[in-house]
Amino acid sequence: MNKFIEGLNEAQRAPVLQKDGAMIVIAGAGSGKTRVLTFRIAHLMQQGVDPFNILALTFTNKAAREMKARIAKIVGASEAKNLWMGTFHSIFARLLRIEADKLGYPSNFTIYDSEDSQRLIRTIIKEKNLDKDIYKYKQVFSRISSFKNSLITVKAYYANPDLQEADAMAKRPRLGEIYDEYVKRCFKAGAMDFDDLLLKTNELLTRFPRVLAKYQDRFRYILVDEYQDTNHSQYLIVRALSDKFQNICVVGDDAQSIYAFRGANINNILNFQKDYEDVKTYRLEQNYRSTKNIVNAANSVIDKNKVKLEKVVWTDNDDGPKIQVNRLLNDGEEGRFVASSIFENRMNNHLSNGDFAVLYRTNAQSRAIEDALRKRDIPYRIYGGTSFYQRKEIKDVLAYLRVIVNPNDEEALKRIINYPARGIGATTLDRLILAANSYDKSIFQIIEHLHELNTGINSRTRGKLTQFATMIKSFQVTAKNSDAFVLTEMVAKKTGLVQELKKDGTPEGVARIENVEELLNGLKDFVEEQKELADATGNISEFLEDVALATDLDNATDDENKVALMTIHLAKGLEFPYVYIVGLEEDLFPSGMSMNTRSELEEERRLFYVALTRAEQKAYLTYTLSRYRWGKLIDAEPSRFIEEIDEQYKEYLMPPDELRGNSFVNPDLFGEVDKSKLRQNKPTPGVPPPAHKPSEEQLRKLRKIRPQNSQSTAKIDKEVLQLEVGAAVEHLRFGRGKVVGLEGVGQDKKAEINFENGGLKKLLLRFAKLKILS
DNA sequence: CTTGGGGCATTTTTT
DNA sequence: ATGCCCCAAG
Repeated sequence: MNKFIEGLNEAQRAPVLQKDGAMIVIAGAGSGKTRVLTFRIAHLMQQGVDPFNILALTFTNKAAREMKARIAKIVGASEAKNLWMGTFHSIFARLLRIEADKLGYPSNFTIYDSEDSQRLIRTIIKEKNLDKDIYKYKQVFSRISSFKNSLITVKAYYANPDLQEADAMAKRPRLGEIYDEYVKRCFKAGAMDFDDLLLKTNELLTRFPRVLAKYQDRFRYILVDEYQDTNHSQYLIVRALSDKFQNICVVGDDAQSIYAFRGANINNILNFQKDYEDVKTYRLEQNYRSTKNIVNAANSVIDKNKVKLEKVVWTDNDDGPKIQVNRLLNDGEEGRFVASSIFENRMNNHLSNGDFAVLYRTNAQSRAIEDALRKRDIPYRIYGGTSFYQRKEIKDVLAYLRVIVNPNDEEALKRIINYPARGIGATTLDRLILAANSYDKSIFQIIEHLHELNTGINSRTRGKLTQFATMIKSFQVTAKNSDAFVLTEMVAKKTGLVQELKKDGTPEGVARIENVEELLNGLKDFVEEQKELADATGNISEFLEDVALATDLDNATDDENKVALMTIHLAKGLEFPYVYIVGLEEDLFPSGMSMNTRSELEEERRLFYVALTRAEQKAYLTYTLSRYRWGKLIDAEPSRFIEEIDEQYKEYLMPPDELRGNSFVNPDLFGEVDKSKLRQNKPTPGVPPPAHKPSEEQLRKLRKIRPQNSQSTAKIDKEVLQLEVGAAVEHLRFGRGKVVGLEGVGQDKKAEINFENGGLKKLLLRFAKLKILS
């Protein structure tokens, strides 16, 4: 038997060794499901399964990347690179590009993000002269999105009186019309929204049996991670593709299903046994991640849910400290408490910033935490929120690129046609859209044929429009002849975009310019990376696709060693030694929007379960007495979830003495209530007294069970950055080579390397995974 | 056609 | 507190 398989426990080994058939792995939090997946794939390949025949669907691109890297270590990089592994969205975007023509789409179709979709819906509502207070574009969008996720096309919508009635009841009888127009406009623009990537895949597989057969044959072994968070559309794709060989392995944890709001259907996992013949069920119940206190506390909470699969998560790890509940005056104090606590823990326990995470229910909560950390000079990184690629200035640059790739992209065109201002105002745009609608052409096509059409646009403006089109066309020529970086640099200069930002002069304006520069840096990296790939073209549409489907998390570098701030949703799948869960207040967590039905509340509880189980060593919960929300200070009540933790696993802690009298602690606050809670919290017989600080021995043990991920690579990175001219190195793809030159500093440091068979290459050290030989 | 100011709604989570 | 939309003036 292979060495790597020996390292697995019995429960983990079984699904790795079962080669064929349908199986479900119900994997408790921290039970090593990623290992099972990676080893299963590696093992399949070692048994002679062609990587080409394996499809693995993960929840984030980052997870896919990491898994692929681990597989590469076992079976070799050249083999691993043929695996199809990624998120549903990115995998099927790739597949759709190949098959796009069958659906009448160009292969370079644009991917609309939610902002694009919402803007389009807004314009449609406006065009139809509907009351925007009744037809709220966000609500319309989410309704359309949920239709698509359930495979309800416009036709299906009109065939279903119930749906129409529901919309009529909501005073939106014309919703179907908006849906219809939205779909048509996307098609005309050569654009797919996020939901289309799944919906159109389904359409493709249903309408074209030969295409289905091709991919069924191709993907003989299918693995799906985080199966509990798949929606109906994803479910159908998986079913269709796996139907022929039925070699399907799904992994998930019903207790961690937290995406119902975007259409995830928990029944997919609950009913899996019924969907395939002879399904083997495996359970991973031993948790390797967290202390007993954390595992038990989480169990005691999730126990309150009715809908769940039978499963008992347990651990052999130490008890660890109890979960500490802290009450603060307001959100400002909460932030200061978290910052101080991190500071103390870091000092006392020899931890680094990267060992801490602060998790919250809503993105808006990050502000207070951020302020406090900044004041204490604690480095942090916020994940999610308005991510880099969603910033206005970035989206503007990207919009130019999108128009260059696909001039029919209506949303991108509207963004830039008059930015920077070039005398093409709202009136002109309205006329263009009107003409586009009546001639059934895209706006760009109208501009190209202005002189033949009657648009009512005066000749002066027509000239400006033609000038604009000429500029775009010249960029298209550049795009053909140069790489994405060169093109973007030219766009930034020639359009006057950068000048526009420079005019501004405010600190925000300066930051925007810096962001554009960062985008250019990113592009340079991208181009460099692409050059490493033999088959890649380094072209701009690949970059745009990456950008459209990348999440903030995907771009995170592991080695930056900062306190992580993120929503609990984003934290799924991650782990940290110390975790602070803040804002545990009724109406906030559980969210006021999710307390109407039992199932919504259960999802909130699962979310809390996910939050708790991120912690390896210690979890802190905080709540406040009042908090700023929508500009007003409002009273808050402690969350029910705090109470739901079994008493023996938590403590209501007074702030340590040395923190008393600090501005953030009002001693009066820790009065009667807390004492009474402390009384309730007497140690139960048989339960060891709480350890407030883990002993060195405990810490050592706890550290030992952590998967060693970032450490080794971080180390390599540092070594690589200290490369000197003349050093012998080895590259994954190019083989051995010698460093002949160096340039740049820090993150941008590059090495010129003469490879024995690859020739002379310039590589960004940060990206090129070099092994140093001498 | 552009700019600027005032009024108004807005906060749940995301590929 | 912030960001978006609309309207009026230049």
